[in-house]
Amino acid sequence: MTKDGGGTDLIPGLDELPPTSPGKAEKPGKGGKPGKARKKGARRPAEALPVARIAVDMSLPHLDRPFDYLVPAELDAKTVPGCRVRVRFAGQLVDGFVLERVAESEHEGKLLFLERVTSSEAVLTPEVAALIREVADRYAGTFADVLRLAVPPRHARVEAEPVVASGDAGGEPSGTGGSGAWSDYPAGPSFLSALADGRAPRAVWTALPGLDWTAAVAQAVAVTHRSGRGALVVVADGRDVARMDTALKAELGEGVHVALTAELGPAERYRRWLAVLRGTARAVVGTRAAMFAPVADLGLAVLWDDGDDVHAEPHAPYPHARDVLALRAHRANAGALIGGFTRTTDATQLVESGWAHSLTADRERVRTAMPRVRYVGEDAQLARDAAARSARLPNVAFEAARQALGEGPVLVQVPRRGYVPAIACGRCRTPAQCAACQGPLSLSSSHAAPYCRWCGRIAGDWRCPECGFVHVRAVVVGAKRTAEELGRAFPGVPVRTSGRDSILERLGPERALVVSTPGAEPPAEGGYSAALLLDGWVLLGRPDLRAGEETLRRWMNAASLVRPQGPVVVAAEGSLPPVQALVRWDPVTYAERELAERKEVGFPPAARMASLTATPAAIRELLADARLPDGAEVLGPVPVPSAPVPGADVQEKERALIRVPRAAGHALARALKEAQGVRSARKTAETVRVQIDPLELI
DNA sequence: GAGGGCCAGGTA
DNA sequence: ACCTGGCCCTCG
Repeated sequence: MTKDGGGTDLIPGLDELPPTSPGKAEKPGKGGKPGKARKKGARRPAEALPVARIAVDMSLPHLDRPFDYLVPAELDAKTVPGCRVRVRFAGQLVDGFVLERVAESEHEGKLLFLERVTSSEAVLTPEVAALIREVADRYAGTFADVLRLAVPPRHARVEAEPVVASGDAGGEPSGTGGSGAWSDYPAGPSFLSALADGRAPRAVWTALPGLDWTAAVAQAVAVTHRSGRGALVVVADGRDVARMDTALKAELGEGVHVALTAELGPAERYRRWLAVLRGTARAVVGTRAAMFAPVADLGLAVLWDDGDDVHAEPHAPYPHARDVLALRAHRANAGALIGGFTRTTDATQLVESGWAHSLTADRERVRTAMPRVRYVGEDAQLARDAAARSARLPNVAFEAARQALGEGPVLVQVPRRGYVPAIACGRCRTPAQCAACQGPLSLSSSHAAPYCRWCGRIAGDWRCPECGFVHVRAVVVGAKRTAEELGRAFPGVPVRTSGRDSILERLGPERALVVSTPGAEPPAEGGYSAALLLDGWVLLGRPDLRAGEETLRRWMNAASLVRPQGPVVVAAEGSLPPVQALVRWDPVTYAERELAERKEVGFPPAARMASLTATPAAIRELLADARLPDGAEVLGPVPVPSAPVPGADVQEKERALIRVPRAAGHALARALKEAQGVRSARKTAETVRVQIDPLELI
């Protein structure tokens, strides 16, 4: 139902765009001004469809609409929809993309000829163009900004290469073709058969721990492929791409799919991207940027570990892969699979709204696959062993590791350091929150009273809601447990480390101690014999709305690498909901409760939020210009803890938050985009960074 | 963002 | 009569 009918509907919402200036007086195009004699002699337009609608590469909000140009007869054949062109715009040569060719323009004035066709490769497909427009609108951004994320820069030499018959003419797929990995989930087989029948099932999938999720995803892709449709898999990092790539090779054989990652370099990346565009590759696995890959006839979009913050694009307008893939699946009438070992509140929102089904295993099946989790509070007995004591290992953890080391590798997860300073109750470590808006409290100096990072309210009379204590403590991560410290506690055991800079890829089954920061855990052959999740309170104490679900996600991702029934020890208070969820291995109930709480206090994803970052004056101006939807609530602005950028302007920035009910999200984005347009039309206006549903609400 | 028109006010 | 700066609008 969402197939584009072509024609003028190509870009939905286009006609709804409001005039760019408030006091507009629609002046009909004047034929006056005798056009300067064109030096290019007598150019004449193409006979058929002489007008090209161009998406000009200009990211100014008030110019965010197509512009019509005449196609000169000599460029008629080269000017195909989706191709790159150069046009003269406001006197200068700029890049653009042909959205479509039409018979006549609605523009009253005179049209310029387009200057030249950069390449006839139709790199902007109608599906992706429509997706870009939708994403831009959703995030109060411009078509040009999203387009830059979606279409890679041209690499002329690669484009000219003869099309290789991709791959080695197909190694035989070794995949089973049965429901295999999906039979563990009651709804699994029907999900697969829906894909096989060419339908568009949408599921939020909580994967069983200890199993190979890549095999399951590959199977879903293979089934989709056999239904004659393409598939797109987005994962968090290059390691997951490599694993997924291997699994897809096993299911599909060679030459059916490609892997897209940033590390490939421009040439190879463009080569593979072209293979997708040209339909040589029917399936794609990649990191975030692959979410826009022009997969032909999309039948399935997959996002793995949707809670990982790398899925949020760091470039304007900051779209999130979950949103983009959901929009995309919806538009293309394709299936969607949002999976992970845990469950985000955002995915839960998709289930509760009825957009997706929940795809989980039965409790009995979960019990056989999950590890045995124990918790130790911070006041737990430290190990009697002196070395373990110096590493501040609780005795329970020390003993569990000592025993498990006899059977294989043991994983030790330690938090990364360098989190934003925040404060928590000095006794029970409950994060200190603002009484007015539930935002996180912070200290600007050691003497000042705590203030709210969201609404700026001074909390001079803070009192812990949990235990009544009146003193706060700084929650600073000093806990860099070094491998040496642990090495001393376990003499004779090889200690390996895996972290951001040096990630360990894989691990054999032999005994070893693996110290890893969250997200860098290497899978061990046959699974870890145990895992220790240290300093849980540091993760839980982060001044972040998502601290709970994020901590649970990191724990579960690590604990999933442990053999079934293997011991896991988590260093955190057992009364805390995320700890309970881990012990019971029930991320779904946790996420449902969390979402219910967010509804009560009006936070994402139950509400929509926008953040405005700029100087106080610019924020004030934007807010004055914006016609915010009913029910919009402005929090702040408050000073932003500025990361000092050397050489940059030292202008103090502030941030305001706007929250609206979910239903008003679109109206909010629109109002902000419009206000940005008003500002950008006035030259002097300093820019305001607008972010819809920012991940970080600190 | 760049270029241009328009107006006000100052300068020669 | 002419120049300058600020303001605002268009840009196909």
